[in-house]
Amino acid sequence: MLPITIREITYNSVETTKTVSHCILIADKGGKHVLLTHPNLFLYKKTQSSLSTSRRYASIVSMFYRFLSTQSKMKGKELGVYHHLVDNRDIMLWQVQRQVDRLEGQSIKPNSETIYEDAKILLGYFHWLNEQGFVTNVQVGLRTWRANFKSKRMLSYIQVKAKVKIDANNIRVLDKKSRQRQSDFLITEGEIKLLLESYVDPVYRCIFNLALGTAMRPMDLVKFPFIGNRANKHILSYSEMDNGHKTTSYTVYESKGNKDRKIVINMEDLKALEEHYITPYYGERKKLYKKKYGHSCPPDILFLNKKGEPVTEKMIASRTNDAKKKSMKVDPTFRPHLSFYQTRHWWPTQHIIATFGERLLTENLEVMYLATAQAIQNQMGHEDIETTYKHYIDMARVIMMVHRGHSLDLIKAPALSVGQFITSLSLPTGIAKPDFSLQEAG
DNA sequence: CAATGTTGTTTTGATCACAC
DNA sequence: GTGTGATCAAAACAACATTG
Repeated sequence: MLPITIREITYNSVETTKTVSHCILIADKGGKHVLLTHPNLFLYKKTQSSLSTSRRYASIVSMFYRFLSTQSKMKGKELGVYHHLVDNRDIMLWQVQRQVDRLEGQSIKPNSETIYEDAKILLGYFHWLNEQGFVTNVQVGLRTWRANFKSKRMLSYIQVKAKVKIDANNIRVLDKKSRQRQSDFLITEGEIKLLLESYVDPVYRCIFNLALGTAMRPMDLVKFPFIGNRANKHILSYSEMDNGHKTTSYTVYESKGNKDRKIVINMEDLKALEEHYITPYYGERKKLYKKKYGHSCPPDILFLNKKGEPVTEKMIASRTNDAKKKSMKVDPTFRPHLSFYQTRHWWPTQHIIATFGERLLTENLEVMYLATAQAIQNQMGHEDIETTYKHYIDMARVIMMVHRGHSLDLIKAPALSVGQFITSLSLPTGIAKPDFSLQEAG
């Protein structure tokens, strides 16, 4: 198979005279590096607004080109004409091939859904080529075609193609398995405590707490400053900005989809941040940063890891994954699907509980929606929150019922920081060790 | 016309090889 | 063992379209 590498590049576009960033594909042909012209043009034109998108599209086109290179019809053909020779059938074959590979590997992924989604993106590429006047044999009008992997005929076809022995699992079963997850219910206090204990580096513990308290996404958290600028000039370390107010506002810039929004932060959460991260670690880590990068750490970077490297989204995700595995070892009831992003459900749910208390169980949905939708929308940065909102209401109701005896604690929760809130509850399951407290962080 | 589904885009998460 | 970057996968989100 033809090796293709993906590179991210940043340069000044001649067309717009602006700086653009996107991915490009480079093939390795017998030691020579060959740029894939058409895919790269596509990536330049269509994916310069977000690197994440660029990475995703690049990896799909790359996968497809690698698949093509194994097909007999492309034998001896130049890379530059691949797009010209491809037709809809090749895209179908690619989808089938991925399914075959999956069976062969006895793997649960990629599932049919992903295969289908990826094929749609690929069609987007060919659609663009057609639009630009590059000749291809792909008719995008047929873009709703989807391999019916559940039909008997298709299934037996795929099973014959997968040469390795197949056990009783057919695709239908595999598909089901991949969707098997334990309930997506809100992370419990016990799970939070255990997870926080499992992080090796305390910086992640603090980021997690801040996430619970603010519903910020990882991409926003890593940009949280030591000293803010623009609308966030007032953000300083807690002791410098302590003015008796319970909350402060913070503007999140360039969040998902390049949107800004203004959120509320509880001062107690900032206090916890100072106590558990800034005072004990920040100074020392700043020095490491300076040593490493040759210049001092700018005030808009707050979160640094043990080595003085700025924390990124990826690091948060993989550290949390490690912490989760560790937690599952300690307590087998710790649910495997929990991830850092779960913190985002915490805020709206607690907000609803705090606002309505016992009334949650009697009041009708519309009334509650009107009363809290705006606040949740602002904090979470959603345009249309209705569907999600109902989910949160349900979640809040269940929690309310489970915690009936604790309803008073819950109602006074908004006055508490996340740390105080968690420690104020007695744990239903006894998951966490009783003497653990967030005050010990570090 | 609201509920539900589709499509396109943008994000987070998992895994694995590798360095220390 | 821990941490990391590269790569692949999945989920989330938003705008729009369809259905009942």
